[in-house]
Amino acid sequence: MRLIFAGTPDFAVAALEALIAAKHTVALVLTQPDRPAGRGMRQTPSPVKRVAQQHDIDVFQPQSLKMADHQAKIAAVSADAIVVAAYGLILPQAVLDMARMGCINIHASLLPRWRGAAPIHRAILAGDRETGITIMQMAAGLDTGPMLLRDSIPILADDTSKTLHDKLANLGAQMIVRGLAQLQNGDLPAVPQPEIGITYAAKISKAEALIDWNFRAEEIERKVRAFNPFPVAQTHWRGETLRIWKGKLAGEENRSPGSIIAVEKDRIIVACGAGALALTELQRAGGKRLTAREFLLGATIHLSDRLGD
RNA sequence: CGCGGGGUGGAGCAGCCUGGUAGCUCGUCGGGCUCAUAACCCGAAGGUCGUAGGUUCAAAUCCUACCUCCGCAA
Repeated sequence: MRLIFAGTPDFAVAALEALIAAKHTVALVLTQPDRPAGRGMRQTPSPVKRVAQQHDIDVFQPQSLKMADHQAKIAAVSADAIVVAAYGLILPQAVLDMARMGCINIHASLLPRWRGAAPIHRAILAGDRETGITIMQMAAGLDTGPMLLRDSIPILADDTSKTLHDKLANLGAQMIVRGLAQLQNGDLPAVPQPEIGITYAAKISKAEALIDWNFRAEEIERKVRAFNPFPVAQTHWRGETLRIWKGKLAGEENRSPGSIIAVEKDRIIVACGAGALALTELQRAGGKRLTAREFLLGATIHLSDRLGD
C-alpha cells in the first residue's frame, strides 16, 4: 500500500520500521518540527525523523495541519491510508478524509480506557493488571474512533514504563501490519468503542514526579515504576534532589512518612503513609544512577534523615 | 552561546575554598577465627588525581583550553 506515516517519539519508530519491512511504500513521513532539547538546547530531530532519513523517505514537519497549503502537500501524495502513532498534532477532518482508507491510529491502551497522551504511564500508575494496543480508525474526537484490532498484554509486577513501552511498541508494530493487510482484503470490521469504561490519560507533568511520602507504599512503588525512565520519581534529601529509580515494598510500618526506618547493605527503607518502601536504585543530582549498595559506599544516610523536606 | 554539578587505585566517595607526605567505605589477593558464612580479625597489592598547557621552590588543590559523564530546563 501507499502510505503516509505520522509519528514522533520512539514508540512510533517500531511501527514505521515494520511497515517498511512489510514492503509498504511509505511515501511521506509527518513528524513534529525539530525542537531545542537536551543539554545545550540544540535543535533535535524526532526519533521518527531520524529513521525516515535513514530510509530516504521525505519528511514533512509542519507546526500545524490547519493551513491549506500544508494539507495540499499531504493530499498530493494520494496515499491509500495514513498511519498515525503518537504524532502529537491534531489532524483536521480534511486530513482524516484525505486517504482512501482513512487514518489508522496505533494507540497504547485497551480503548476506551486511557484515551489521550500518556496511556502507558497512567496504566501503571493506576495499578492496572493489563493493557494493550488498539488499532483504530481515527475520528474527530480524542481517540474516539471505531476499533479495528485490539490485543492485550499483562502488566507485570516489575514492569516499568520503559519495559511496557517497548513491549507495546513491538506489539503495535505487528498489529498495524496485520491490520493493514486485513483492511486491504476488506475483512476488518470497525467496532464502535463502548460507552462505558472511558478514562483519559493526561500528559505526565514534571510536578507529578515529586514523591509524596504520605501516599501508601503501593502507590509510591507504582509511581517509581511508571516514571522510570521518564521523568523519574524524585524526592529531596538534605536539600538536594534525589531520583528514585527502583523500589520494593518493605512490609508494614507506621512511622512518620518520609522517615528513614533502616539503612541496610543493599537498601534504604523509608516509611510511607501506609507501609514502607525499600529504595534499591537511586541517583543524586550530578551523579549517575547507582544501586543502593553503591550509593551507600559513598554517601551516609542517617536514621534521623527525612526524605521529602 | 539556556542554568548548574562532577571526572581521584577495580566500584562509590572525601580531600580542592585556606597549594607542601593520596584518605574513607567496598571489592581483590594472602593469612587467621568459625560447624559455617555475604559475618569478624590481621596483612598486602593496586593511583600518570580526565587531557594539554600555564602560575609557583612546590599543584589533586590556583588559572586557561579541550574531552567526557550527569542534574535542571525543554
